[in-house]
Amino acid sequence: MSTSIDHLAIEDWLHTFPALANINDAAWLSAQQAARVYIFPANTVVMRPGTPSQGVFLLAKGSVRVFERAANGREIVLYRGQPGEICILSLAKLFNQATYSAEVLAETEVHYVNIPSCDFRNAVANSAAFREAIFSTLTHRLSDLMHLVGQVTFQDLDIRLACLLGQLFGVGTNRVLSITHQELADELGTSREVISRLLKEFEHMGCIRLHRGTIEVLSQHDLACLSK
Amino acid sequence: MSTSIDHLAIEDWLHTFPALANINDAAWLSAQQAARVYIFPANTVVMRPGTPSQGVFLLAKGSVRVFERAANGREIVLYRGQPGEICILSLAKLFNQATYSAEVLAETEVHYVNIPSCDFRNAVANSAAFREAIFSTLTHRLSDLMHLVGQVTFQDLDIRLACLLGQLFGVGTNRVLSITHQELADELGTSREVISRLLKEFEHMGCIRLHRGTIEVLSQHDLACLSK
DNA sequence: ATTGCTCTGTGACTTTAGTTACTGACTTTC
DNA sequence: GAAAGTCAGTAACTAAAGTCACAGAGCAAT
Repeated sequence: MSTSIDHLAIEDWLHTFPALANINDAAWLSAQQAARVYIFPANTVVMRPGTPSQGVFLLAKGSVRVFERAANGREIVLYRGQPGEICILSLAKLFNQATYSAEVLAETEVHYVNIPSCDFRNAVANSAAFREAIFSTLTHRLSDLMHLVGQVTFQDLDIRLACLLGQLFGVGTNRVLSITHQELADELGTSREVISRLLKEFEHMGCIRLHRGTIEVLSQHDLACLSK
Repeated sequence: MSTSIDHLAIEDWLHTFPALANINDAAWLSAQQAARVYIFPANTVVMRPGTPSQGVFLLAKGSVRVFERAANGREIVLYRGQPGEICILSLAKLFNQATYSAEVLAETEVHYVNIPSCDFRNAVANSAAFREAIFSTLTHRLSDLMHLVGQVTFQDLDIRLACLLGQLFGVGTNRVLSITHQELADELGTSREVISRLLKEFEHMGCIRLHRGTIEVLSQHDLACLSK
């Protein structure tokens, strides 16, 4: 397990968690002492069903991908964790002996702050802002997941792919997206060949142009139409 | 909307929520005054994406089915709400303006206790037990949903159906299950014909025997083998 | 330039699931 | 007991997705 631990750095991770910065009670300050920053290099497994861990993890830096993996190696992304969020899987572990089945992978270098369970409980009890933040993340994930179930069950792959491309092009306002077909497949829970086929169709329709390792939008508009 | 409101009855709904019974602060007692019990007859819609509602709903009695519905009418069950649980959709509404896409249907007559938002926040702040209960429900739903995404994406329908039957037979130790093919289809997000076909296969294999409106297990064991 | 690796393209085929279009059996209601 | 409604069975077909088995293109290192 490639988990490098940084004993010193309590550094400035508080910045990412505005809710925590304002708490002044003694318990929370001592929690800061107890907190440790764990650093994971890009592309390492942060957590998987068997991982023994205590406490709650706060994501201070980087981005993680949370996904389900099938026996045959296929994957589907459940959601992505962003800086300032708690790891809801560590919460699940804390509040019920829940055996989740997902894996967490660091997509970039990732800094996780680990708060011991008791200190976490204390913070939740004493900081309204912290509580709100936690509930907000939890409920957000919840509605996202419910929606995802609907999509996976009822929506054809071409539509789901078009939506995904729409999103990906949306964020950066880039015209060129750096991603492989395999990565798209792992996002949607299908296989590379299927994605290649669908992308080819989109290319023939004039929405995109395919290159090695990248996809170029030609008609943002046509892609959006597809998504419906 | 068939929502009958019961103004009087604060009755004994507290029984279902042990966490709440022990709170003695004034704010919570006044919340009890503010709380109202809503009664929904069996088979009525409790909540759907557009439903305007405030506060948090606690399920005191009965059982609800939460599901996604596709444009063509097909449905898939996300989870079932049981007495003693909060409605996580009302939480989602409270903590982010989240636009969930699920519907909630009363499967039996249902008693919902509505707690105004501020009183709910107060209870979460002041009762550790209540907090634990809420987090437990939330995280439980979360890991269930993650698992569901995996199942829907990667597991063939025959396996999913066998699992479902296994569960349903498991609960009551009944040898006979009272359910229609359509209901099974709505549970798994597929169509009636497909379920009929698969059940027929199971029957030929000697696992079950089919009757009108019921299914009888012949070999619990064979069914379990299928599930793997 | 040769070798090897990663990524994409594609045809052919299989499997799974969804749809259509009925039939008939069983129930409930009048 | 006739009519209407619900539930199940089933064949034939379509469509969507997954799998297999390659070929070849682009890129990087030696």
